[in-house]
Formats: sequence, C-alpha cells, structure tokens
Amino acid sequence: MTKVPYSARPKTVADVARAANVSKATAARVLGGYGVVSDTIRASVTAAAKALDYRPNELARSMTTGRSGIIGVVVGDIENPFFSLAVRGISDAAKASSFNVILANSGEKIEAEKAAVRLLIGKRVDGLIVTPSESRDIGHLRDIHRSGRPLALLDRALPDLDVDTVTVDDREAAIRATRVLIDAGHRNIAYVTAVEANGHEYVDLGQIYTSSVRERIDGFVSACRDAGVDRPERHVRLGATGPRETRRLADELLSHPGRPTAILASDSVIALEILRAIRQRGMGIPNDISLITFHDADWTGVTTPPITVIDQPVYALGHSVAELLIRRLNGQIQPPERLVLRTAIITRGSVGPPHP
Amino acid sequence: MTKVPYSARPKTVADVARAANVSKATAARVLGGYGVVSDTIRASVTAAAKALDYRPNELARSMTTGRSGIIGVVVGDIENPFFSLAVRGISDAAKASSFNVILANSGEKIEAEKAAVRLLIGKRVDGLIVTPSESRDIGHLRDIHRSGRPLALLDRALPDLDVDTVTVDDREAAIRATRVLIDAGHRNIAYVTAVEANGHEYVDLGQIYTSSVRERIDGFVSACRDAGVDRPERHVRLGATGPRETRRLADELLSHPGRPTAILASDSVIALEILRAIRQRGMGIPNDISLITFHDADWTGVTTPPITVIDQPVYALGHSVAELLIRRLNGQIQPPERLVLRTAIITRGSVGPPHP
DNA sequence: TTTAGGAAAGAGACCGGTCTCTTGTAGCAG
DNA sequence: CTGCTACAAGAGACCGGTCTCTTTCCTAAA
Repeated sequence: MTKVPYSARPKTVADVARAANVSKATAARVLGGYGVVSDTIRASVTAAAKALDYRPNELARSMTTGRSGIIGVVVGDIENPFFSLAVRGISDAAKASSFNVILANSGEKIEAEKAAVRLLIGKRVDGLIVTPSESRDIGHLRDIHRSGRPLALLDRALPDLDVDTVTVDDREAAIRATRVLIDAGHRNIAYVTAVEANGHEYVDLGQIYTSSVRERIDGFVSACRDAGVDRPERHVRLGATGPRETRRLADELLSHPGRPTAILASDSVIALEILRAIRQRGMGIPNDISLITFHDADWTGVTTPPITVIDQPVYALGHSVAELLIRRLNGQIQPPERLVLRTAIITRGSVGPPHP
Repeated sequence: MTKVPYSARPKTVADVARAANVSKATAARVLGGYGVVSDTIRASVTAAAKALDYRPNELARSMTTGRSGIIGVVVGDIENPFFSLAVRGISDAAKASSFNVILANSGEKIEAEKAAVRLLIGKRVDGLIVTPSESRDIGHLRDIHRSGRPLALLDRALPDLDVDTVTVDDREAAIRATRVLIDAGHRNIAYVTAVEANGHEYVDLGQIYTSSVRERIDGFVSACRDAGVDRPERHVRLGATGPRETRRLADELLSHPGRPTAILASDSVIALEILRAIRQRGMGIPNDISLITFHDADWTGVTTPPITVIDQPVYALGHSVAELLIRRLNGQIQPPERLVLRTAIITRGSVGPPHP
C-alpha cells in the first residue's frame, strides 16, 4: 500500500509540472487529456501526478470550459417513490452519457423551486430538469431557457413554455380508471389529489395550475359526467399535500353521511393514507369501499386485497426526459419535443360493486 | 412584468461595474456583500445588477473562497425508503445551516462509491457523508479525511476510520427481534440480509465487511445460540441485493422441506419481496410463517396482518450525521464522535406461534 | 495650520484549470 | 546545404469571482 503524504492544500497542475520538470501547459495537456504530448513526457507527468496524488479541480475546469458535466434536477418530493424512481431513470441516462446529477427538492413550493433553480444556475449546471410546481409563476423557468441553458420538464407540461417535455396521458388515465369504477356500478366517486387548496373547495379547472393535476381532474370529471353523474365537480377533493392533510381529508370524506362508495387517489402516498383511514374505521375493501390509485407503488401488490392501480412508466419518464436534455446538451439542434407516455391499468382486487 | 433581455453570455461583475461606472472591486463588494461601500454607490450598483439580470457565478466564487457550500452525500440506494428518509434528514439539517446537498448513488458497489467520492472531491464539496459499502477497501475514504476535508459516516461504522459516525444499535435490535420470535416458540428462524455473497453461503463474521450487517448477524446468531438453537449460522442467508435475487432466495427458503417457521428481514425492501413470495404460495402470516423486518416502512402498517418491525430513527440518523459534519465545517474542533441511536420494536400482527 | 486617521473607491494579483499563440527543433524534399 | 513543414513544448492570457494593497479625500485633533 502506497503511503499518500498528508497535504492540507490539494496539488495543482503547477505542482505536478514542477515535479515533472515541464511547463504548466504541458502538464495540463497530459492531465486534461487534450493536445499533443510525447510519450516520454506523458509518462513522467503521469508518474509525478500519481506521486503527488493529484486530483483535478473540477471547479476550475468547468469555469474555463463553461461546462460542468452536471444536470440539475428539481423535483417536488424526493421521498415520494414516484420521484425517486424517476430520478433513477434520470441518473441512469445521465451516467450513460457521463453526466452527473445534482438533486434539489422543491417540496412543491414555488419559492423553494425558484431558490433551487437559482442555486443550480449559480453552480453553472449544463442543463435542468424540473417538475414545475405551478404554471402561473414561471419567470424563473423562462429565464433559464432564455439564458441559453437547456431546460426540460418532467411529468408536468407548461403550455406557455415550449421546451422538451415528457408527461403521461393523465387525462386518458383518469378516464379509464374512473370508467372502471363506473362500470362496477359506482356513481358516488371521490377524487383526492395533492394540490395546494388554501381551504378552498374545488370549483373548476381555472383554479388548478399544475398540468397533470388539471388533466386528471378533467378526465375524472368528464368520465363521471358521461355516466350521468350530477355535478361531479363536488367530488373532487384538493389539498392532500402531506400525510396529516391527507388523513384529515380522508377522515372527513369517510365520516360524511353521503360518503363515496369509491375513491380515486392521485398518487400512492395519498392512497396509503386513505387506506390507513379506511382500515382504522374497520371498513373493508372492496366490500365497503373501492379504491384505485395512480402509480404502481411496490406495496400496492401486497395489501389484502391488492390495490388496482394506474401503472405509469415512471422510470421511462425520467430516462427519456434526461435523454432529450442530453441530446440538446450535446449540441443537437431540434425543435422542442413533447413526449406523452402511455399508462395502463393493472386490475387487482380493490374494486367491487358499490355498497350503500 | 419586467422584460429580461436575451443574453447568451451571463453577466459578470465587470459588466455590472461598467454599467454602474464603478471599479470591478467596488461592484464586487456590493454584489458579494463584503467590505465597505457608500449607500449611494451601493444603490446604483444594485440597480445596474438588477437591470442586467446579474447572477453570481458560484463556481468562480467557490474557487477563490475555497468553500462551495455543498455537502456531498454518497448513499447505497436512493430508492430504498430507508435512504431517502435519511437523505431528507440530511437535507433539512443542511438547509438550516444554508448548505446544499449533492447526492450520488453507489448502488452498494465499491467501485461506484470510489468514483462518486472522486467526483465529489473534484467538485470541491466542503464535506462528505458516506454510507461505506465495505470496510476492507477504504483508501478513498482515508484520503478524504487525510486531505483535511471532513467526512462523516452514516449507518455504518468503520473501526479503522476514526471520524464522526452515526449508527443504530444494530446488534441489540437484532437480539430483541430474534427474542420476540424465540419467545413465540420459534427455533427455526431465517435471517435474510442484503450483502454481496458471490454464491457463497454464510460461514462466519469474517466474511462480512459492512458493520451494520455484521452487528445484526452477530446479534441474531447469539440470540439464537442463547436459546439453544443448534448452529444458527446456517440460518443466515446472504445475497438479497436486489428484487430478483431476493425473490430467488425467498422462493428457495420457502420451498425447502425444513423451511423456517419465521423470517427476520434486514430491510423493508427485502421484507416486501419475501412477503410477495409468501403470498404467492398461499401461505398465511402469522399462521404458516412469522415475519419481522428492520425499518418501519410506511406500507408495513397496512398489510393484513400488519408487520412487526424494528423501528429505526432514520430521519434522526441523517439529521444528526449532517449536524456533526456541519459543526466541523463551521470550524469547531472536536474529537470524532460515534453516535449510536436506539431502535425500538413495534409489535403488530406478523408474529405467532410456529406451525410445523 | 499641520497632520494623523479613517472611510471609500480603485488597481491588480490570485484561485486552478484551459487554450491560443509563439518558439524551438527535427525530418525531409529539393 | 537550405527551406519548408510538422510536431512538441513553453509563455501567458483568460474565466469570474475574492481580496490585499494602494490611493484619494475628508474630518478632526494638536
């Protein structure tokens, strides 16, 4: 085992150059892997670098080259399995093209999102992938795009921002799931979704500023309407932004006299909390209530009964948005692409006929 | 809404200085928030900066200051809820001290871990938090420490590396969980853990190079031995490194004629896969087999029956390791601390008497 | 009135790489 | 033997900040 000498100050190209008795430029050529150097010199510089335990300062490097080799990713909530799987898709695609990933959490708060974007821009990331938490306040995203740094959107589209975007067919998915419940005989179905509500009830799509949420509500409402449900809007429940909020919402929903006979949840974290509430009341699925959720989270297959889900291609979502971005980073000029991936329903055992 | 002019090249202090008719040094003082500047000049520089949409280049800044304000985190598998929760603990602690976090995944492979460390060192992170994937090959970690950059270890200790470390009482936790099973009457208990096995069976602790895994096996084996179990080592199953591997292992375990009457799983991802295998065979918990797992993952409470778990203070684990690191980053000199957090068993319904 | 002191602004070196431009030298054709 | 080219190595500017050192100017004490 080689003893590495203690060194408070990391070694630089200049140090290596001195040790190898060459100019800084020549040492840099060897260490940076560019330009032309003779084999003899290359060998001695390499040896000197190894002896000094030289490690390139990526900061200095990317300051001159203008490229950092980093993709910045801003997601809503890294703890949500949906996002962590998407992030793996991004990371894998990035790694395959030797990019690295910096992750920042927005917590679905627009201010945190702006701060994260500012930070990443400051770190001079080569490009950004963002799940925009809302569509009204997108000045910061426009700025990224305008400053020439590629931006790609994940899971949520912004009509006003024409950049690479990968989403799923949210509206169709919601329609299909709602139809499953309607076909089973349900007419009193609740849709629970995670969006800031400020205590307001749902009135119409005008108050929803996240594309995926909009699309899903729209799909749910129109499927209900097609089935002759009266004023389906009143069955949309906003505000499931965290475990506590969701729990309160679920309890309220289930204790209500005209409580729904079926629930559609907008993600697996929400569904889990609803499931807890259902269990605690001693209600049975699907006898007392039916349940479908977006996202085939791994636990949905092991409950009793297992939960019918809308399977989103989450990994592919992350992987393909990263690929679009990387293509652009590598200089390929192309019109912005809007990819819409298809979802599928996985039928399990959580849907049955309604029980009055 | 202010129109921000299109600018391919981001603005610099020099640009702002020129626009405000002051020297670069003065503009830098205002924009960097250091030194002394008159209010008049400050106002005009600030105005010029706003007009030009100036954003500091953090790269350049951290190159001169030597501080990046970033903590590098290398975890085994960000998709494992254990790690994503720990990472949130780290992020929260970091944010509270205005540090940012760069995340890298090692996939529990030592080579990837080394590459990640090299990358982060290259990016000149201020400090690192690592979950070392093994204790034999720690040259790269020694180097970090030696180069004067603070390092802290999460969830896994390294006896040879005297740095800030936060773990849980793995040995005691394993003993307590095993005793629960033993007290229920079990004598044929399997312990399934995620560690590279290369097809080898478990022989003794000498072949295990991850402290938490060692501690737990040690606890499990000694609790079994105390209860008079003959050669408990043969009930330790290594190699549950991924869903496929775990599934194979579980199937093998359950189809074996002298199959165990109880299983202890080393994390919730493994437990989930085992549960799937149990379900598929039509076996019942706890009638046909009992199950306990490390980590109170959120789904463990909603299965039927809910799963008895070892509750680890995962968030606190991340939060406190970050705090230790940050304390050091802020210049506090202190001897390395080795924190051991306590776990608790949450009794649910997955343990019953053995069924032959 | 002289001068010390301090505040405010400027000049320019520096961080550690990259990269262009220049210089020196060897090889080869004429 | 000269001249041209090609290649290898060196010199030094540059990226965008920070920071030290210097200069300028104004105020107040002796």
